[in-house]
Amino acid sequence: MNLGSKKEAFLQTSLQLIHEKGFKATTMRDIAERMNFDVSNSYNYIRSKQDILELFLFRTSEEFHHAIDNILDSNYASDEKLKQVISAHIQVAAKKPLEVALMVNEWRNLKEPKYSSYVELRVLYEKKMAKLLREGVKSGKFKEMNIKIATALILSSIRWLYDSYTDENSALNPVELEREIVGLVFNGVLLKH
Amino acid sequence: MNLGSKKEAFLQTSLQLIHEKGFKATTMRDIAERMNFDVSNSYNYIRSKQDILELFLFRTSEEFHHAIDNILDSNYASDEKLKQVISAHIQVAAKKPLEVALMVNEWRNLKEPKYSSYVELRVLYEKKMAKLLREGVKSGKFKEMNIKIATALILSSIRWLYDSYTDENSALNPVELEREIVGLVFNGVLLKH
DNA sequence: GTCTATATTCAGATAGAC
DNA sequence: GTCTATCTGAATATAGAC
Repeated sequence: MNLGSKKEAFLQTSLQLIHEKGFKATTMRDIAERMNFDVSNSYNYIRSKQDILELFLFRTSEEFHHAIDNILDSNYASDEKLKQVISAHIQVAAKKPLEVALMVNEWRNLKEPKYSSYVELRVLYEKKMAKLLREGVKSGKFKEMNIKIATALILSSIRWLYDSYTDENSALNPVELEREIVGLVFNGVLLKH
Repeated sequence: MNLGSKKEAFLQTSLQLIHEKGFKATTMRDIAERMNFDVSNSYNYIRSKQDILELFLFRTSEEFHHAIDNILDSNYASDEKLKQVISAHIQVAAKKPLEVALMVNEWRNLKEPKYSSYVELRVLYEKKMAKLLREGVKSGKFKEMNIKIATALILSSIRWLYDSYTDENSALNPVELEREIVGLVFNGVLLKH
């Protein structure tokens, strides 16, 4: 067993505990206890509790940005791009539900200056989504709408997705999930006659 | 000045501070400082820090339940009912943005047994929304859809609304907000040809 | 209702031996 | 890399005088 894998185990244990109890409520002692060693050992792997939060948050944010950047750069039409973004969210949420939960629930616990740079990343992501929607309206794929409201609504619509994958028992089928969400975002709930 | 109004001032100050810093990060000293008195005085108005959270959370939850109950009991068609629920959310968010923000961001900080009873209220609210949607599908107003997914998506869609009213400068017009959100939830983003 | 003082508990983090 | 011991600071809450 090398140092890297034990560090990884420490981080995963931290992530799991933070998900269960919340970042502030999770103590270094809690994590150490679940690792079966003393608190002081935790500092072999990290310099501070904040490190844990920063590591996962920025790493996972990068993943989302990478995905949306590739989609925006593609030659797909806007409706297909939006579908791809939704699909990417489902994939990340399915693969890394705890990391995504952390992004939704704990980013406010970052301290300056990391807090500000993380907020910038969030704002930037919103701008990328807004750009996608604006292009879709311009190209006639999407209807005229208030872009600010639509952006907030759509991002909010897909933000809860991790929830389905943190409980083992309630995991929704990713294929059905994508079909249903795309159906609702694209066409809404009304039955067309 | 009677005791009631000072208590109310204390609670409002608490609410504002909790919104700014988060519940866990807000100390009794922070609140007292903003009230211009010593920490110990805070306990003239509440028995514990938890009291503050419980008070606002259950009071505001009750407000949402009251609204949706009246709507479900009405004789409107399902699509009109959904519109009314969205409208109610916008109204509460506009009137009590800090309380709604608390509901979204801080309910996990409740302690047992209040935590469990609050979770029950949340689950119950989801069930009421699911019922509304199921009725709409049955009556032919809404299309066939996975009710679980649609419920989560719609509730998530309207959960961010407080955000527009906590910043003074970015407040969206409630009428436009309602029209846009109903438009998106009912018909989606696609332009119909 | 306000203060000073304090009890109590707990958390993050470090020092230094093995 | 693990432990024991400890520092340091901070937070909730209470006691008791004015």
